[in-house]
Amino acid sequence: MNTLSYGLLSFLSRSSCSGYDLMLQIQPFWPAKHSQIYPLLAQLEKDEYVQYEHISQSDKPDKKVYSLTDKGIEALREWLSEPASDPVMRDDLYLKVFCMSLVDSNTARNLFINRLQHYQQKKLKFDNKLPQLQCMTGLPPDEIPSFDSPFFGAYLLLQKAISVNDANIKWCEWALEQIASPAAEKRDSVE
Amino acid sequence: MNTLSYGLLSFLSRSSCSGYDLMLQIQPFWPAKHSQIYPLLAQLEKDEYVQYEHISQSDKPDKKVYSLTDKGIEALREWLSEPASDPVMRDDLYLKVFCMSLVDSNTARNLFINRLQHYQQKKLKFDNKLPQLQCMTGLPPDEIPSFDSPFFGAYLLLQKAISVNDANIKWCEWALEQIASPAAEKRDSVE
DNA sequence: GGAGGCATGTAACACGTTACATGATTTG
DNA sequence: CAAATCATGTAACGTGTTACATGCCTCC
Repeated sequence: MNTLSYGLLSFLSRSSCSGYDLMLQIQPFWPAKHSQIYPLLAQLEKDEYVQYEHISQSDKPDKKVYSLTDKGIEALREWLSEPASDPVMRDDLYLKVFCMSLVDSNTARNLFINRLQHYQQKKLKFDNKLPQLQCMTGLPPDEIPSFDSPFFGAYLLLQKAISVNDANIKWCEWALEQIASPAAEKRDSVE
Repeated sequence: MNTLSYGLLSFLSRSSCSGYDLMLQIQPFWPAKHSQIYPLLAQLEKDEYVQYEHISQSDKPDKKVYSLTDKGIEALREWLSEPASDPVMRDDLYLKVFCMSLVDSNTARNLFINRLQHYQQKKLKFDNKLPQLQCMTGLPPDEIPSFDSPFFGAYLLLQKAISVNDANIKWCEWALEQIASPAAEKRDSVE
């Protein structure tokens, strides 16, 4: 039982769904391809953490809809009682920043301009998801779902994603201010 | 040439050092064990991106001090001209949050209490490193190193780490407010 | 008619961790 | 006297990505 296996059980605790569906849902939280997920689901089924029902579809390919067994729920409960492991972040921008002085400031600036765009695109996505989530809760706007709400977890994680992303946007903008472009320097001295 | 290989070259661009040293330095930015680093260094040396000098030591074991070749520097320059890849984050807390409703609020709170402690420990480390870095630059306090300074990159990354970590601390504290503990509820109703 | 989505699976490869192996020196 | 640090390396294993494989349906 590795972390991804628990992740799959975790999403199945919210609603039964297919391996394909799980793959799409888990992406933002624990990147994984279908080639990794399908064999794990088969193993989880063999070990009786999940069970599946074969669903015939006419318009789309048939699918296996997985759901948690009691053993699966118990496994999740035990997993939740252990503290979370330290998060792991891998970002090659960190590594590039360390040797940035090897290139001119325009090349260095481009690294931050590209990354800033990345964070801004993420911001757009989050800004769309927030009212969407609010709507699903059925609560009046600006009211926070409670611990019992099935949307509580998603709400917490969206808030985290937004605040960290905003910090990253500010960081990129600040970094770009620190790296004056040669063009800007020329402009400054002319003006 | 994978990302870790470029990472090793990147750190060598700052100063020549041993594989052991590289392992220690690269940890916070791209977690890697010595068992992964030593073979990569051997490959980089074979491909002439780096070269090494055997240094005999009396008090400690001998070591190989690696340094960049011209080919290595050129490889770094090309790598820097390409945009950074999307960062990858893996955090099992995200997955646990999705199935939190399976356990009582105290068990859920513990997840955030543990994680909060983790972020607070990181904050202490960062708060120590900042004046240390300031000192190394030789600049007056609160002055920001410029793009040309060898400490510019480290300064940028430390600022990012601090701001993201602070956002995470606030998030944990806010989440804990949202998850009222049963004990707190009892207290509230008694008072 | 081609592209993309739905849906499942396997095989080969790349990347990362744990364990095995050695051995001197320093610190508690 | 045990544990930690410095220092290097290999082997086995676990995890993650890319590519191979199939097939139907819908939208442009």
